[in-house]
Amino acid sequence: MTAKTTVPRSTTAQQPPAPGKATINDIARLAGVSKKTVSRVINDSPLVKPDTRAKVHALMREYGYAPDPQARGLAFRKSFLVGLVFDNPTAQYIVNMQYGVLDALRDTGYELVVHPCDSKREGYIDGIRRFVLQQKLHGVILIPRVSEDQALAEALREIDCRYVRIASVPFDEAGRMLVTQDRIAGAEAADYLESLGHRRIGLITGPKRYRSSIERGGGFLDALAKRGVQVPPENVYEGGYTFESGVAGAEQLLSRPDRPTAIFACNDEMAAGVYKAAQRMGISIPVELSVVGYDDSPLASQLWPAMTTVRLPVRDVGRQAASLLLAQDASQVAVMASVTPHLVARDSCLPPQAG
Amino acid sequence: MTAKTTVPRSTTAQQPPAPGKATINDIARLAGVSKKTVSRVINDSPLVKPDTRAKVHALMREYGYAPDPQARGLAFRKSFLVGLVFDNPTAQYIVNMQYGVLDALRDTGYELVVHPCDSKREGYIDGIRRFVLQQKLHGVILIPRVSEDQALAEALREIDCRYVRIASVPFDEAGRMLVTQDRIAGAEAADYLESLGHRRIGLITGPKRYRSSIERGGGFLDALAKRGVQVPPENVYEGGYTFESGVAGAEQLLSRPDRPTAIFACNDEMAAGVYKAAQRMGISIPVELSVVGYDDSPLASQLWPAMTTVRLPVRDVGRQAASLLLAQDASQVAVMASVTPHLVARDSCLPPQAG
DNA sequence: CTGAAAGCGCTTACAG
DNA sequence: CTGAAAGCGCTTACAG
Repeated sequence: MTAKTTVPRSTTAQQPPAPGKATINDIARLAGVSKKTVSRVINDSPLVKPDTRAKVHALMREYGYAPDPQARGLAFRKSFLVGLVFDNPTAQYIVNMQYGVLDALRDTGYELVVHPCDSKREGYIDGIRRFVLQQKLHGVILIPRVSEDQALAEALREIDCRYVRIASVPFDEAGRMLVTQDRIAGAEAADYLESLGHRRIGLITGPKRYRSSIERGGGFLDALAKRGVQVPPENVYEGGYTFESGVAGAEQLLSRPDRPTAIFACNDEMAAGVYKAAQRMGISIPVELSVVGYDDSPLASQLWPAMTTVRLPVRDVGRQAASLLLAQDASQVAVMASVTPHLVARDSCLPPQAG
Repeated sequence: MTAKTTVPRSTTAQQPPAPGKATINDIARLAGVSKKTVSRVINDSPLVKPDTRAKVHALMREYGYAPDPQARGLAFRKSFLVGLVFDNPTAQYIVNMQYGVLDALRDTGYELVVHPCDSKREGYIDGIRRFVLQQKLHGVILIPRVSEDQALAEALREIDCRYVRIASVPFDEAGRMLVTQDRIAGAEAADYLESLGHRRIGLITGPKRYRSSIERGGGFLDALAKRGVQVPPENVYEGGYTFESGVAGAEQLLSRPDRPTAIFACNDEMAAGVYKAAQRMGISIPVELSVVGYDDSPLASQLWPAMTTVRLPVRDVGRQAASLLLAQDASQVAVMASVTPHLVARDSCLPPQAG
């Protein structure tokens, strides 16, 4: 028996809704229209008289009303969640991608759900399918390497799930693809080293099963060939995109009598391995050896000398991918979206020493 | 007029539900029980006869039924989403944390929604409040530095939002806190360097507004003092947790005539800066200078020589934080959960040179 | 341009 | 231990 007055749960004398707690019914009642009309305003239907729309909008703002995504989702039979599916890229890549996607999702009512997976595991596609189906995802964004898996894309199409694939080759139709021009970037690295005067050049690629590796390395070799520089097979080492494989590759390339005066590693981790091997062998970077990496990871600028590398604006990529995904209902995209990475010249390259 | 037969939408002759498309009604009908009973099975109510439960479970498995989180959420007035709120830690930290949280969420029906924010921006708490309220989040996990903000925690309590704070000091009650013992780890670094024989020791801290910085640096200095080693103020440099501030700090510490024989930097980025400064100044690590970092970032093992650093098992932390969050309804946690980081000795420390 | 009815797939509150 | 009714906050399908 306290003095506290309790408000009856269901009263017909309508109270103003608590801030952030208003429902479509509150707004409808306050506006003197049906909830269907409010629904029309929410969904930007043209079938609303401007006056009515304005009044409803004002009320929505006043009460801080935002439609409940769960209720909306239930009625729409889809959620307002976008999934980010990735296998195992670098932390920096994942995080930048997330920031970019969130940039595009901000104030759209969509949220980002993260879903790492292991594409080497049997049945990983089933896991993704369950995730999509159960959460009734609006769509998913696929990052390399899962983006390169045609079976996964097919499975998603089968269950009618929107998706955008980020990959270095147009594996899919426009509107569902965001191409990163790794081949062009590889060529840029080649042009840079050749124009510095390097002729004996080494290449440390990633694993062949990564399309990015093929594009980066292939673009590099092709561009060199175009400039008349041949890279003999013994100057090409297939690494595993890991630091250790970079060390191993560099040790092999640099222990040959006619050792290269420049090395292009297809990611920064391996390039860092080149640094380590060079230091161990007493080979000075950049005087005796030029090094170019790929990714512009934080590492690149924190090594000494700061590393020349290739930068993909990952956050932009994420932003564009999310925009593509949200636009899929509205428009039939005709042109293939693409982003080209560029060389960031720092201190790890110099013309080769005379002699 | 094609030959294609269309199935009437609402037929009374019930069809078996498509895989992954069954609803509670399908399961109820097939089991010959009410949907309320199926609901009880879903929610592990004890008020179900074992036989009934078994039959329902069998059917759920057979049809790959999983309750719709949106419908459940709408009825429960809360979603099955957990938010991860962070300001600006390193990419590796964020990603490991996400992996850990997802480990704990796997097969629970909960999903992870990421929410970066800028704690320096006016009204950032409002943004988080809106996020929580609109998505009706099950709860949020707060990472340093947002986890250190009492106003944010208060705002969350006000709107009745579950949360777990990860921080280096018990800012909150048990069950809502996961303490990382940065102070103890700082002491471990001190003990290690002192036991190697170092007496002139430098310290590069993070910004004072980070509690982690205070704990790491404070723990380090206290432990040294306990062993009789005083660190004069001119051997302490306040950095900004950035590479550049590490370079600047090391340049200052190392240009003094009685320069330190060892430096502890409160994160790896700054420690990498120490490497760079040392190389520039021609001071050899570890022979002339020992370096200890903090974080065990990928960088640490990819520098040369490989860096001795302090490792917090971030993935475990994420896992534990998520478990705490999910357990908040069930149990009143009595003991404060905590995790202690440990020193990872590599190649960047040696006893000081004679003389 | 607007609205009343039914429904999305679950749960709560109540009754038995 | 089980179920029929009403409701969560939205939308679709239909009618006007």
